[in-house]
Amino acid sequence: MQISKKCSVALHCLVFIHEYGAQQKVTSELLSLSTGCNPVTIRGLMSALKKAGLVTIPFGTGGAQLALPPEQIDLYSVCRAVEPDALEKLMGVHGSPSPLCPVGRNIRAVLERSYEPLREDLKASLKKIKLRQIVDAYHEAAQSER
Amino acid sequence: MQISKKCSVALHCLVFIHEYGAQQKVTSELLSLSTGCNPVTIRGLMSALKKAGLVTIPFGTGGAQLALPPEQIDLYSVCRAVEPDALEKLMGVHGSPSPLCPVGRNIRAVLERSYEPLREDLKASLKKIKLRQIVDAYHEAAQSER
DNA sequence: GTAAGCTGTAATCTTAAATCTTACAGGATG
DNA sequence: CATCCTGTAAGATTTAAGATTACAGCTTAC
Repeated sequence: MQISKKCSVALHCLVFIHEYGAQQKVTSELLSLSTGCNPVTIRGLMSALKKAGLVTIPFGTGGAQLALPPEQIDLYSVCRAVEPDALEKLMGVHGSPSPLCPVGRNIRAVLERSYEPLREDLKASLKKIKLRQIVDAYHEAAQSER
Repeated sequence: MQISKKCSVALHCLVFIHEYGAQQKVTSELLSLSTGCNPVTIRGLMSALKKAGLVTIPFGTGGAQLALPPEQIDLYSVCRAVEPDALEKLMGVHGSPSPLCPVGRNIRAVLERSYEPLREDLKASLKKIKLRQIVDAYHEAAQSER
């Protein structure tokens, strides 16, 4: 379980782009060096963010930019972009309960229904957190580094 | 990503115990048949629930019972019992960002801090859901089965 | 008092999921 | 037209989760 590291890597990339996108061409190669992930993995993530309208990436020439100001990018958009079914998979349900048992026959539907509020609440929590806050927290951390 | 299936299997067991615990001796063997999981896996889960004070299991003789009424058992207790660090792992952070990059050096701490509200919110959501509701939902589902 | 039926737990094997790697087609730029 | 990108697919690799096997310890029934 876990909303995978993809989301964290994507945020890393977005912060990086916010910080350096104006000064230099941010390529998948560069992001791979900063994140420690494979360039192909990065390209996959960035491609997803592009499709979701969060970044712009000129095809052919490269160099990613934020498509929206950081106060308009929230964690929910990022998660959904890079991992569309993260919320659905939040609480896993075991796959092979016995159809011979009354509990086994019904447990899946019962649990799915019971978990629904969790998904809704988490979705709301994710929407509340903006890239702005993360960038600000980064500035603070980078500041106190000296 | 994902709060694992353990939690779902544990809930399955708790519902089963609630329904049948009074009538028959609920053993790991029986629960394994209903859930489709291995008896050893079940014993591990039940042992964790026992340590958390959610069920009682006479050692030697067997036969699990709920230690609390279903309105006093919430999802948070169950999750924490069977998977103590589920909340910590909710949002994974990538492990090897470059220490040579300012973003890479700070991203871990920044993200951990930014994710904190998510964990708190989810914890609150989990606490709101009681075994009572799940048992009720089960009764409803089992009813309409006929 | 001993045989049968449980639990608790460790060690190993298996299986499934995530990630990396390699490879290549296609657009843009100088 | 050579170079530097992105976008994807296919296969290999790594890692985490579960299953399996095995066995010691407690309890009750006979």
